[in-house]
Amino acid sequence: MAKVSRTARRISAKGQQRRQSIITAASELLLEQGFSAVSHRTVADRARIPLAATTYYFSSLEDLMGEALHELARGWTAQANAAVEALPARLGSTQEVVAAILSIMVLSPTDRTATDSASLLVFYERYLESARHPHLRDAVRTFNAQLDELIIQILARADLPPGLESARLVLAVADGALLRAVAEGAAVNTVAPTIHQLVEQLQQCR
Amino acid sequence: MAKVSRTARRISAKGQQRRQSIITAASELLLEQGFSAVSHRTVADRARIPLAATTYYFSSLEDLMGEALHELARGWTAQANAAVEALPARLGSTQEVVAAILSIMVLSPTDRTATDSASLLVFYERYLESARHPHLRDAVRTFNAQLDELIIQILARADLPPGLESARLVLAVADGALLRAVAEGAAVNTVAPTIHQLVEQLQQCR
DNA sequence: GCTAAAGTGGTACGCCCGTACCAATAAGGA
DNA sequence: TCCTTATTGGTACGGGCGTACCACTTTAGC
Repeated sequence: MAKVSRTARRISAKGQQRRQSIITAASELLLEQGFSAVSHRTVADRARIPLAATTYYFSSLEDLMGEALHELARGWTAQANAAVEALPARLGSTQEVVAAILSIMVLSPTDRTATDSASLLVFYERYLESARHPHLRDAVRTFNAQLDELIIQILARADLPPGLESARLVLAVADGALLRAVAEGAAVNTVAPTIHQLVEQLQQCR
Repeated sequence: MAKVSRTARRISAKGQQRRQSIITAASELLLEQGFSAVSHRTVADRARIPLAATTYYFSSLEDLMGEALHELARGWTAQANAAVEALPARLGSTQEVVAAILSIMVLSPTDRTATDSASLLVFYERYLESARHPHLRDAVRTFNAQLDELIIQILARADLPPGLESARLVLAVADGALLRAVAEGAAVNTVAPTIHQLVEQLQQCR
């Protein structure tokens, strides 16, 4: 029965801007170094603003973290959407399908190669944080739903059995394989055989 | 080039016992509340020993954490092995196969029902910690390898395509589906349909 | 019994944390 | 203009952390 308060304070345009700069700094930190690296102080330093500003614009660190995660998810969905749109209309070979699936899971965000390991970690750290902090669940749920949609599109272009069920199966395999790879210190592309195998199963039983 | 030191101090039987009690306390804490709950002080309190004992018997918290994780993994493998041995020699229905797979992934350790949510979280937190702290990788790698073996046995009893590749595929699906479930706050048994679907695929293409 | 080593337990240091507080300043509507 | 409200930024509090330190007691081999 938490007090809703939220004093409904109007914040000026400049205030909004500062607030946004805090969110941006937090989401960058989150992407680069994970959840544990996001504190009031680290965010303030990165955003070049005094410590107190981070408590002035956000009711708590959880609040800030939630905004940062939403920001990150927004960026990811945009990139994943773009990746799917850039795909050819027909995905012929199994390799193409596997590559398409991976292209929406592991994004190389305008960066150099192989930085994706850190962001993949955050990608999955998100799940655990969401499990322990329910206020983050919306961000995870909506993002995953969008991933489902994109995989449905990929399946359609590959002439594979459509439907949400299949998409969830594909996403589960990709998640499981990628997570195991990062956990065991294996290269990201070592997951290809596993996904390849699933896709072939789906093809054979068409 | 870390100094190996390890001063090779012989520790007495009673010392070993105390050391073990620390490991036990740490692994319990780990199982119940996750990695972040394991600190020198929380372990000391749980084990009913003074703080300094935790630094006397372990060179660092990482060291202690590694031992605790190994302990936990030992318990898990024992339970998983027992679960497979308790399985019927022939797994006829798809449901049986799905249940068998889940029985080795989500263990209800002599506890009441539905406590498994917390331990499932740790189960996957392990992957991320291993990714960020390489000294934990051995524990994860060997445990996963054993899981592969057990799944191979299950596949054999179900007359499904054998081999390490298939086992890895099954494990990936189970991991991905379970992780998504805990992240989205869904009940553990909501993963059954997804695994069911994969098993059916494997059956059809036999 | 003596002595070195192992073990014990209390305490302290320095760091980082979330958050609260507060005086000073800027902005904007009356 | 004034006065309210938003914003700013410096500081402080209380607490948890890993780890070091040290005086003390126990143990085991000679």
